[in-house]
Amino acid sequence: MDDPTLEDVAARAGVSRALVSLVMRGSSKVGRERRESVLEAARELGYRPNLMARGLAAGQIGIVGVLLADMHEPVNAAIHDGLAEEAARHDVRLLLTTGRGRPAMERQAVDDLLDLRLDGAVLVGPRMRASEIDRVVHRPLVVLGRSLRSARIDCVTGDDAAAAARAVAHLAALGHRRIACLDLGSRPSPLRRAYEAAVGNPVLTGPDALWRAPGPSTAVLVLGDTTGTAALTALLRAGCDVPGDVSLIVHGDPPGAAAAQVTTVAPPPHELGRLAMGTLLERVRDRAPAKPRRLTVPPLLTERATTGPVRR
Amino acid sequence: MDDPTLEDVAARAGVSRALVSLVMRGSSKVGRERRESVLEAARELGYRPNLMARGLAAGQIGIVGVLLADMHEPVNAAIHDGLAEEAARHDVRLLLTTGRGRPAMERQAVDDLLDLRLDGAVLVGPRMRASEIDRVVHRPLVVLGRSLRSARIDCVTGDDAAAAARAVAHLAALGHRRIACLDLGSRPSPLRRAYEAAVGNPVLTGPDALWRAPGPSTAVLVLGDTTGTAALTALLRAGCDVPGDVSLIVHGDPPGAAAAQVTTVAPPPHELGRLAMGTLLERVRDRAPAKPRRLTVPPLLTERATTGPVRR
DNA sequence: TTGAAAGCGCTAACAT
DNA sequence: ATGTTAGCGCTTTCAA
Repeated sequence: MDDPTLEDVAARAGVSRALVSLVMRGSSKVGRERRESVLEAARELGYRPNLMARGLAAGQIGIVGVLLADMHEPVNAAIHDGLAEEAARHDVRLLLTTGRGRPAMERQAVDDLLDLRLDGAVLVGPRMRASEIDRVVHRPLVVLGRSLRSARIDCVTGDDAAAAARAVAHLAALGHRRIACLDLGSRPSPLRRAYEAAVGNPVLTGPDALWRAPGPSTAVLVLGDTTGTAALTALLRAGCDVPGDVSLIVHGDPPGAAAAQVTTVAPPPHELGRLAMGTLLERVRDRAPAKPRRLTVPPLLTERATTGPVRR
Repeated sequence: MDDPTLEDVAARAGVSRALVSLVMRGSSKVGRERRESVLEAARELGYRPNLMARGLAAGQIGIVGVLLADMHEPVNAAIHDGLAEEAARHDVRLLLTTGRGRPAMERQAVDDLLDLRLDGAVLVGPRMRASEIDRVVHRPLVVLGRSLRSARIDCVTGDDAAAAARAVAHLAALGHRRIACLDLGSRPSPLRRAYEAAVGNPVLTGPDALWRAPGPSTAVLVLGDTTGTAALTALLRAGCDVPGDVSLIVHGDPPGAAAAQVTTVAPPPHELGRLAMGTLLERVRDRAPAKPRRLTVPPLLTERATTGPVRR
């Protein structure tokens, strides 16, 4: 409310406001002695610069926004780590909003980021309509986890086809020929189509998909972070020996997967984040409106305890 | 960069800046006709209000900050839902930062929130030193998930003792007398102490704690969201019948728990969030510096498929 | 090196 | 009901 201002600091240190401004931003053209006394005064008053005022005056604020479409998706935490790490390397701060899984709120959240006039934004897994994303013209924007055909927005995604191929190849190398693929998610997705193509037969869906797998299957591929490891629990409960009777690979890499020793395949989320933020910050610095990039990150297969050779 | 400003809209609509300002904030004292033409002009130009400028001029911005100590903690997503829901009811927006589990980054993140001069902030599970939190004087602040002895900061927490008692009572009612309690987390915590008191013997810790449980135990209590359901997997793998041989209750309620049908006990995170945001917004509105509140939310036991009567 | 002055885009009395 | 006038706290020329 009545926080001390630059002017208060200037008064206390007996200098002009401009000088204090220079000191606060670490300028090198201020005498050592004066600098000390300004910093001293600032500390005594508990002064903290007002970022709204600074941003308004300077036109840049050193903060980029991140929209997380859904915080419940565990992979987003790992993606955020990548984003944050790269941002920190460039001394840029992050501010997040979320769409809570609903396109309407998401739109709202993106508007907030834009209205704040942050330096740019990364949209992580946006579900809103492509045309609404494209409407953002004035600020640098990168979309992560979804491939947009846009004239000016960069996209960073995992490589679904490569992931599916990698998983199938891994199982094939272990001797598996009959592979069932399950999607516990609700709607068709590019990912589902990629797996469908790699496996060669239709993906099974719905809550009981696990039990509808054709009898002779010796391996199961499950799509979907959140419920992926639950498939292991279900198999074990049913008395299956994993990987003796059946091998299991989950697409996606939830935190629980490591603890439960589930073999997974997924784009490394940390890398996705770093790449997206790197791209964004490049755009923020040299604001040349180069042609949009479509970057792709190769999948990573983490072999743990749910895959093994097919039983003869 | 060169987004249209209030002035551009005013020029295009042929009115004064003040009138446009009124219209943008939905004032009722503008003629129907003029309002229409202003909105029309704004739409044509793609005008969006600059929140920095608005906040600077108005002294309030309609946004509160949320610090999430660690986004990887799945419960935080649920807490955030509660926060967001209550904020939406009051037409207030949320902006998040995270500490990524490190006190130093956390401190930084809180400073960012403060420097932005948001209307207030909720700290979710902060790990930073109490004295550093207490240093925040000028803005309304609520701490969630940690109990602070502060002269002016509100705290909202779950009731650890009640949760432990509830879990033990539930098992006792099923006939369990020998109950082992495991904490897969690294450090002692108030929660661990609460369970220790309720169970009556020391909590077992470390990665292999599960196998060090005294032989005659018929029930296991596991503390810790992330690894809680992994305990079920481990038991099943070892050939245990759950709940036939041993019953399991996890403290905390990760997303996977429902899918894996694990019985859990925990403070309802959604409620924690709603309560914290409600308290904060009260402080923001009537800025009377009332004495700090210490609010507590009772635990919720969700009975699923891992608890059953003791085998005779 | 330091200071004075003019904004940044908006709100909030105040006048009309 | 509508326009005028000061700021909000800071950065940034431009002089000194």
